[in-house]
Order: sequence, then structure tokens, then C-alpha cells
Amino acid sequence: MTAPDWQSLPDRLRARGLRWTPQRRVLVDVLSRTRGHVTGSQLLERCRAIEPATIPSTVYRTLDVLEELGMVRHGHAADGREEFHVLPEADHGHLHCGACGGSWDLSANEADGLVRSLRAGRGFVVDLSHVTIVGRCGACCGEPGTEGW
Amino acid sequence: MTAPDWQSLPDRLRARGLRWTPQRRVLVDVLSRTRGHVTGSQLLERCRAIEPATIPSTVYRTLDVLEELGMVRHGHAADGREEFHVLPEADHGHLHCGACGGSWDLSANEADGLVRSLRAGRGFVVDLSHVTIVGRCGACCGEPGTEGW
DNA sequence: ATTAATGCAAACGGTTTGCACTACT
DNA sequence: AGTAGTGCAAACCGTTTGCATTAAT
Repeated sequence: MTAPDWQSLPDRLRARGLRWTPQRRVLVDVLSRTRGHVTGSQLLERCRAIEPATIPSTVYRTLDVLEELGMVRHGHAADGREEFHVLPEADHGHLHCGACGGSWDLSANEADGLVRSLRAGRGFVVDLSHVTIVGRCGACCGEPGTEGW
Repeated sequence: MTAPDWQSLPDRLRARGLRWTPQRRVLVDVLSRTRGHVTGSQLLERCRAIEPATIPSTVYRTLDVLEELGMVRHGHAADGREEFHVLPEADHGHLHCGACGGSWDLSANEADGLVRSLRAGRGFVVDLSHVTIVGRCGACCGEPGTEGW
């Protein structure tokens, strides 16, 4: 798990008969400065900050390609939007506070017990990067106004 | 945790100044025969099976009301769609196999370790009904064709 | 010269909105 | 009569598609 090799990406694309384009450069530019997770539309936004002419379909199609190359992986955030993880950060899930909307990483370490017991008990292999645990963070647990849980 | 009290629902609505309508009857009809989780569009579909004239907005608006009354709770499925849980089934999360698309319940029991350690370590209170763990089920773990994980 | 990739526009699916109308209380 | 709820249609958001055009190889 070393840092993603963005430098060699153009060559790896060409090695597969794929192409290195200005549009892909912009997205890779954004991704290479991204830690952790982002949604597709956030990426689109950030690409547009650099190149306002960026088109959604191009971004999404390029993300597909990058996922095939193993540069990113996608999952689903708590609100259901596509969420891309820039690899290869340590495999982790997410905690999402339904009260304040905050989000935190869930380390493989913390999830280890669950991961093990599901594997042992059911043969189910957890893909931690797709895991989002929703609940209430410590700060929000005492808060009034959302008791209806 | 007894069975949801659908019988008294009309009265409970009226007690709040809300109303009991034929459209709501259809949805409640569907819900009362539903175990576990369904997506909004599945509910819409099932309502239309009974009453083809069912309108989406009515279903979604009624689901909001029912959630306020505590009859259902919503979360997000692995693919990001709204997922409604008919209460008060035992609080549980879901396992979703990314290979075969299968889905299984994750009991509070099985998640207990994680729930405890998050509470202890971070003060984070898990809302299990919002939890979907994605991965690969035992049957799919040996299967070829999706090694790229 | 090939053919991958783009831009555009339109469609998608699930959900939400505004508003005039209906019907429960 | 009052107002919650409905039906309709249109908008929404993020994402995906088809297709003619452009441009990397």
C-alpha cells in the first residue's frame, strides 16, 4: 500500500490501448490532491474549478476507467450518493452522524471484530471501503431536538 | 418491541389532527404485510398492484408521516436508494453481497462488538437500522470473474 | 487511419416540489 | 367550513446513455 502512482498513469493507459487526454489530466490532478473519499459530483465541481468546461459524462466515464485500473474504488455514502475512495489509503469505512452530518473514518482496526466474526460465522468477507455506519456522534448524543430516534 | 399497531393508526393520526384516507389505507395495507426492509419505489410498486392510481408523491409523503409516528424508519441501501424498515422488528443492519446482489440481516447480536467499541471508544451510538455492510458472501467468495476486489 | 474519448443533449430513476383541487374531520 | 391530503405536472439531483465529432495514438 504505497501512494497511488499517478505519474505512470499515462503510460499505463497507453499500454492498454487507452489514451491520455487533457480532460483526464484535470481529473487526475484533482484526485492526486484528494485524500480519502469524495462524491462524483464533488469531483466534477473540483474539475470545473480548474476547467469550467468539464463535462459530467467525461468525469464519470474516466472514473470508471480509473476504477478498472485500481486507482479509485467506489462505494455509497450515507445519503446514497456515489462515493469514490482514492487508493490506496488504508482500507477503512465511515461513521456518519445523522444529527450533525459529521463524518469520520472507521479504521480496519476498529471494525476488525465485526469483520472477523462475519467471516468466521458466515463466510462473509467485508469490503470495509463500502461500509458506512450511521448513528450519533458523542457530541450529538446529549443534544436535544432529535429524540425521535 | 411488540408488533406495529396498525389497527390504532387511524385514531392516532386523528389524535394529531391528521387524517385517515383511502390512499393511506393502501400503503398501510402494504406495510402491514411487509417484513423487514423495502425501498420507497418498491412500496410504490406494491401499492400500485392494489390501486394502480397510486401517486408517488402521496406514498412518499405518507411515509414521512409514518416515520414521524414511529411506524417506519428509513436508511439507505447498498445501492443508495431509500430503504424503509417496518418497525419494530428487531433492530438490525444488513449484509449485501456485491457479487450476487444478495442481502441478509445483520443481527444486533452480531454487530454488538462493533457497537460497543464505538460507543466506548468514541461515544458514537450506532443506529443499526442504517447499517449496510457490503462485501462478498460465502457462496460468492470462491466464484471467478470478480477478482478485481 | 484507427478508434478511444469527448461534448452535447437527452434520458434515466428515485424522490421532491408547488399549487389548485378534493375530501376528511 | 376549515385545512390536511391529494393528484398532477414539473423540477430535482446525480448519474448514464446515444451519437456525431474530435483528437490521441
